[in-house]
Amino acid sequence: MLGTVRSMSPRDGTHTRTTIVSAASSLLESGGPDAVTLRSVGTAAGVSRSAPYRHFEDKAELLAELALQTLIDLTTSIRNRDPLGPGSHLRQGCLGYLRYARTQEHHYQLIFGDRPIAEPSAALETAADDGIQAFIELVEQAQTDGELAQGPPRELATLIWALLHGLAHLQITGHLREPRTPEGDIGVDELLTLALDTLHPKSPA
Amino acid sequence: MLGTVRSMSPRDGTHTRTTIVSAASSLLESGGPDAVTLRSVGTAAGVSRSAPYRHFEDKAELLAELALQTLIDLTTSIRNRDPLGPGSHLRQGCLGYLRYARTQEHHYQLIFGDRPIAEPSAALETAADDGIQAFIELVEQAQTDGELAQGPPRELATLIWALLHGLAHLQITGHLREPRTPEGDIGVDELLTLALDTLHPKSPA
DNA sequence: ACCTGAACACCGTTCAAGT
DNA sequence: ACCTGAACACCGTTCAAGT
Repeated sequence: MLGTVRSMSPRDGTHTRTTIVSAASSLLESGGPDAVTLRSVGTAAGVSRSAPYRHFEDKAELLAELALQTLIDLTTSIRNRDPLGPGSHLRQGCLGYLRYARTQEHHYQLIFGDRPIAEPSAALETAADDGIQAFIELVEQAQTDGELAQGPPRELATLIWALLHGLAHLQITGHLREPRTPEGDIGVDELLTLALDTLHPKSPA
Repeated sequence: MLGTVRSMSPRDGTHTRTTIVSAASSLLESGGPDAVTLRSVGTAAGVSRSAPYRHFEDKAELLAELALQTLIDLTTSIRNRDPLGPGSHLRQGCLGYLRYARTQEHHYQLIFGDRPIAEPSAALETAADDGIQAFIELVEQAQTDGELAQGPPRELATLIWALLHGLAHLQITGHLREPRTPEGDIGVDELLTLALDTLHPKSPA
């Protein structure tokens, strides 16, 4: 994610910080959460193991910054739909979300994992609000197109978010092994199709 | 959860094991995952800190047993509906699930948390199958009663499970703070109501 | 068979000391 | 200002030794 940076000028204060976050990001996705220790991050960033403390209060703050970037990327994956691609905007946005969670599962788990992410900073809340906003836009568009029943857009967006999160998270944590689908990847997308069909006003049952 | 056991006869081999799991359970819900160390579990169970290794391969196996019990309790909370209570069986089952997750959030997180639960033992898979079975029963009943559209029961049950898990998990991880509902507890139940109304064949919109 | 206490490797974090 | 290396407290795990 981080381009090679050659200038190591002493005045470049933010450079080391960026390098540390980038190193943590690489370690997280390649080796899982256990691989992200401050020692390994320091080594991967080319500094000592206590150098991160010059840039972050503690490990939680480093992870919070990584979570913030992840949340922004995740929101982008909702909006990045192919205008010529198959399916409605709603469907494309949902598939983008599911694909991101599936592809960057350790990053996804960082946002929604075991323990709440550090202090909910203002930046993190803003990013979360933008994420729900992306879903609201999908809902309003779908309602305009007659693809979704009427109802309060914010609450419907939250429901769709919850459904997608549930599907993605159950898959990541290995609770969705259906006996009939050996490849676990396809099952979730098919379940989404079923959900959207069921939600369709003129139910095709 | 564990009744007071007085007999400490040397031949009672399973007693110490039960005591250890019970101690871990208490520590988990009262102090969160960080409070569950083998040292604290040993102390709370009245044995040394390495005694747990006489009964479990490692910490993961201990937690797997705790997760198994939790999964069984969670499934019971789906089926334990008040026959005279308000709302349909489907609604009551869903509310029971959400309430369990809200009440025993650290146990709930143990099942669905960061890292997959140890090796998926046969007992754990059986318990998971029974959980999805409880949802299937709710779906089939709801379809019989005309409360839910027709469709493959197993897949619809999985969708409902995913929706409930998404709601419960977003709430537990603090991602569901809606500005309009100061008390976070009510919001999720209201979202469920909206979801069930939207899924209703004769949509009351 | 079951338990104990010391020991080992590892981690997050702190701090006096360097440039 | 930024970094370093040693140190501290803690954890999971192992093991020789006890009963």
